[in-house]
Amino acid sequence: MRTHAQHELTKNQALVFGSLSEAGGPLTAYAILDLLREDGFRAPLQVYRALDKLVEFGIVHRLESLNAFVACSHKDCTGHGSAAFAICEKCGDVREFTPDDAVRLLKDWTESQGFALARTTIELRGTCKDCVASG
Amino acid sequence: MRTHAQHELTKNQALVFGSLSEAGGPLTAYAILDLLREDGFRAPLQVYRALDKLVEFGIVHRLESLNAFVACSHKDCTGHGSAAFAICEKCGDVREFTPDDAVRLLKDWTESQGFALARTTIELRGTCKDCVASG
DNA sequence: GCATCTATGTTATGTTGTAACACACATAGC
DNA sequence: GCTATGTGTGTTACAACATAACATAGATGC
Ligand SMILES: [Zn+2]
Ligand SMILES: [Zn+2]
Ligand SMILES: [Zn+2]
Ligand SMILES: [Zn+2]
Repeated sequence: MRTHAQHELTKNQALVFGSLSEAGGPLTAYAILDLLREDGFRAPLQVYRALDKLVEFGIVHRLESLNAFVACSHKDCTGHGSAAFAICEKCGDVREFTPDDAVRLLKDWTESQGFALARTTIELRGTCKDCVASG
Repeated sequence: MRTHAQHELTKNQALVFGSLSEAGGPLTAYAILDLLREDGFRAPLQVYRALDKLVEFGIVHRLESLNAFVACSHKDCTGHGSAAFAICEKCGDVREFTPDDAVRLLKDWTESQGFALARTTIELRGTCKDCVASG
């Protein structure tokens, strides 16, 4: 079974996390299900339940604007603060980064309003360097 | 027919925009459909096609993390730059704001990567002032 | 043993979003 | 007038995303 620095993953969690890690990019829950049919997966809930936990652990991120999931780009990630994603609309490439300064400003605004910030979704759409260059 | 400073809305667009404006908060496409059945709407596409245009005009925003849509909070909005949303998980209240400074920092990062930023999704989850106060 | 908690398996269903095709209407060019 | 073109609309069917409800299995603690 695949292990993790902070969390001992269950069998299904390890299979789902392995699929996402190997893919190296975002996958929908149903794409993961298809990849894992040979491992005995039969129903979407098997994927969603594992994803829920992996997202809770912080080692998988959900991309709201794609209805997809991606393994954290940090090696041996044990969970971290607010992440952001630059998503290329030409090639589908996704780059994760951690815009602490921008998040600080957003949090300043929420605090000025008495809003207790729990988590952020920051997804940037556009065209990546390679796709800009090629056309 | 409802008019708009920049766009003369079609009948369906006006009906959908009217529903969102009157609601004063986010609605899903199917919730809008139900509201407009008495006006003759029968199928989701009638809503989605109108929403596509309204979002394109910039007078309706899509909330990716809710799969919902909300009328721009600006009076007589004619479209504007990157918006952000603070979404209360207790009461569902949504507050729109325009975090130009944070967006500037995000854009700086994308430019440093050669990424051509087209648009942003910034959605903050947490608890609003009223809900914090009430427990 | 027994209660309890978590993980899992399975069926069915609910929710969100599109494809494909047809028709109505306006406008521009001939 | 009458075509061509573009856009808005109506309708059926379907695809894609996500969860409810119930059953089973294994581990832990008493
Ligand atoms: Zn990460
Ligand atoms: Zn690209
Ligand atoms: Zn707005
Ligand atoms: Zn609230």
